[in-house]
Amino acid sequence: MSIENAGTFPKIIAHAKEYGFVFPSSEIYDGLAAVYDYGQNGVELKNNLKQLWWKTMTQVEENIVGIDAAIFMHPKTWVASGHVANFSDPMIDNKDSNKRYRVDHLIEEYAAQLVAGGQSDRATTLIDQMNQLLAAEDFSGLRELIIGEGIKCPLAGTANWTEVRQFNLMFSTQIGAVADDSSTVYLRPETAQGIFVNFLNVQKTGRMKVPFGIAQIGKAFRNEIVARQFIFRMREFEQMEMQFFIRPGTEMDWYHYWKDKRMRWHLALGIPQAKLKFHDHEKLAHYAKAASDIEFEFPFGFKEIEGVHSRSDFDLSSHQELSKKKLQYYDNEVNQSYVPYVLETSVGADRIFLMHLCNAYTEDIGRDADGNEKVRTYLKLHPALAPVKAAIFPLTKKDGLPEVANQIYNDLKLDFRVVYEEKDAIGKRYTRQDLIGTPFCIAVDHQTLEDQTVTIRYRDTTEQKRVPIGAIKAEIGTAVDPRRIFEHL
RNA sequence: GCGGGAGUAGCUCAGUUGGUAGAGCGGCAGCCUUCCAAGCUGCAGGUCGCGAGUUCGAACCUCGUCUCCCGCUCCA
Repeated sequence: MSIENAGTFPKIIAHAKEYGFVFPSSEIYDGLAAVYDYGQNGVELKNNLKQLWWKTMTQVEENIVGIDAAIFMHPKTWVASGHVANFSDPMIDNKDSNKRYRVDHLIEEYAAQLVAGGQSDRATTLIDQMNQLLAAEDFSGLRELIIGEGIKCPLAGTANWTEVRQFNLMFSTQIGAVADDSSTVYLRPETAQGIFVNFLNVQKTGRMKVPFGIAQIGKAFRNEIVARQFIFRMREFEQMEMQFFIRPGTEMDWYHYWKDKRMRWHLALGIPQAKLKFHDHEKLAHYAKAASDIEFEFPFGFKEIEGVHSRSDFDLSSHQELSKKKLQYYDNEVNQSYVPYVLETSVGADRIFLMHLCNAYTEDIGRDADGNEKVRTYLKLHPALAPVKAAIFPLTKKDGLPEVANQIYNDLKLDFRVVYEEKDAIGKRYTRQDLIGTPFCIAVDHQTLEDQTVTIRYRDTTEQKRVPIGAIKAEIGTAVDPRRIFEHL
């Protein structure tokens, strides 16, 4: 019997820290809000996820290559991407309800009410005025507009508003040590732009033919007003993005193709179908023509782990316009030059890390010899993702068992990440491995000395099987082989 | 950012009307040689989140502050 409810999440967070997966950043100084460090086991799990994604994209897919762009980019990048205009939202607070609103959302909602009340003309005028003021960054004008229209807080029912304030979601810093001479640069709020600005470099030097993709794994930074839910929303996070460049007109085919393919990837890594779903966007971002999120059922609800977006030629055209560099592709098949359309898959490395941690965390209720209730906690991670693939134990520290176990360990460690342990009773050692998700435990006992066999104990069932020493490598190798995942894509 | 809750050993917690900190588990070392955290011995580990104030004396009272959790809010 398994325990599953919303109360699991605090346990998972505690487990993540207790067993070396995720620590609060700079904890000895009381931590830094919404920033976390990966520990000795967490980094292995995360690296396994990243390597599997990288191989899937750049090795299994024949027409996708990778890059690794810098975090700093030319400031004009963020003008072209739309982040300068769209990533800093004017906000206003109601002093009675203490609720904060995005100014544009507040006014748009009011305009919708006007339309519903038959005052469409007035609504249109209002939206026009708002857009002019937003474009001019006239914050006091926006406040006057809200007050002049008599827009009230839906909650408090009053118009007791604060000043309009700007919240910039991009982190900025200075390049150049001399203050007067320095220029402001941003820490990238998404990795995608590093791919777009390198589109021509990769296409020409790689002799890439449309359709082709560029993949990248890297850190991105967003100064979220509220960052919460453990590592689900962090200010510094890691994205795994692939931008697929395609001929205009083929975007819906590729949209469905990649939606399906990315969903299969998560399923192949052991996430149950019932815990995954698509959420198709109705309200689209400024760059998108069609967008869908893949959502996972976290203990706190279904939340986005990956986005599949049809971005049209928004990004390349925008960079082409601002940079005055022709970002086009000559397509021999149709004898014409065009700005390729883009189909994006963007997955949060930290989010799928958390997804696998949540999905793997299991508490089985059993009974001990005296009939008392006993809970066995373990992480049922996919073997390819587990931080440690196998643990090798001599049953006891005597009779030459450690020597044999060490030989096995020293041989296996050249192929897999394995650990050796001889301290404590073997049951305790099994449990320690269960808690970090090690799929196999190899026990060397007295029979090993006689017939060169060991027992393999399986994490999920705790069952044991006796196999020859020579068969261990194949057993582990098969379980962790990425081929078993790639076959399902 | 607002409201609520919580911070004492690695973890879970106790700590009396204020009198300068304890337990269990875990860890480490050893004994035992045992197949699922439960035997025995010993050891290490805490300026009680942080900073002020009151007091002869603060884990405890007052104020401030930081962090985490939950609910709102926010999330191109």
